[in-house]
Amino acid sequence: MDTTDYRIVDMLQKDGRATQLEIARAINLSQPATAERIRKLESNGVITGYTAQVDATKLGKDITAFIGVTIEHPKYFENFSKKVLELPEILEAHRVAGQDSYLLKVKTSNTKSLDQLLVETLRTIEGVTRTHTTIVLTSIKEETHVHVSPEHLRGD
Amino acid sequence: MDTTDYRIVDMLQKDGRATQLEIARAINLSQPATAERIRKLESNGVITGYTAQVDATKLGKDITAFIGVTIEHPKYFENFSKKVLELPEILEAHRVAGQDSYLLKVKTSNTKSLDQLLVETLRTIEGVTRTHTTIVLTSIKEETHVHVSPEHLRGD
DNA sequence: ACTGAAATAAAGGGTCG
DNA sequence: CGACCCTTTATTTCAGT
Repeated sequence: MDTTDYRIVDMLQKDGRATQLEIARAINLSQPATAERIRKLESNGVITGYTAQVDATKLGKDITAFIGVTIEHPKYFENFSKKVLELPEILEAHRVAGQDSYLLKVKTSNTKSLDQLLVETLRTIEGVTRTHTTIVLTSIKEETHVHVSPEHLRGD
Repeated sequence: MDTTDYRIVDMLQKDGRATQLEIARAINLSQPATAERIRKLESNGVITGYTAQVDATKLGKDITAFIGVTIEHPKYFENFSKKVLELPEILEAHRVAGQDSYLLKVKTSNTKSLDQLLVETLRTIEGVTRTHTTIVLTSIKEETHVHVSPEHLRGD
């Protein structure tokens, strides 16, 4: 991971379909050298994949919410994780420090489907004693672009 | 937005670098017809961009945290939004219903840089009276793939 | 559906620690 | 010797008629 690698990662986060030639020109390298670096970043697990960003509301997902989940005992954690991985409406699930055991980020079609997720699914998972839901009113910013520090981009 | 469009969106979310030909074959369409549909999905704002997914820890971002921010009066909201957009460590910022005014998702290099963001930056923004930080211990799941309902994928 | 242009992948060779 | 980069070429993919 040198400066050149950081610049490639930065560019590919901004445009996941940037061509090798475009990137090559920006970093003063040949196209094959660039292709080889991208290949290594992928196999090293620095770049884990590529995805299209979509407007969730245009796909009928009008509700975004964060759900804090309290689980009464750590012995239920593993089973909870397994269940959560199977639920496509749950985009993120984090084990957190503090009062709640888990914090989930979900996108659902409407308040009804959110309610169903809460009472018919989450609350029925073994060990779950409490859920605390925070509804998103508007999103100011919602990106995944991991910031690359300026010192990593300096020089060439 | 018909079934074919939903299938294209689904595929491009799974692989943002899928070629037009790959997609065309999967949905039984010609490559030019597929290209035209993708172009429309982009111009309609259904697909808003493409991005490489990266492993944040491999870029030196070891801390993920959620920060609830309380702002004493709505008149400070606009200025707060503006400031938040300028801070690259803040990946998400949502106006939420409930006790807090905003919920932020941040990724920082370490606890020190998180502390700096909290006390030197966020707490100094006009109107901010309280921040409540939840540190992520491990992430079970962290994706952006908006789920496309099975009824939208049915048929062909 | 076909074609020219563009992008990617592959092969061969050179330089520097 | 290994890591890195270069140019050239073959194949695949894309864009426009």
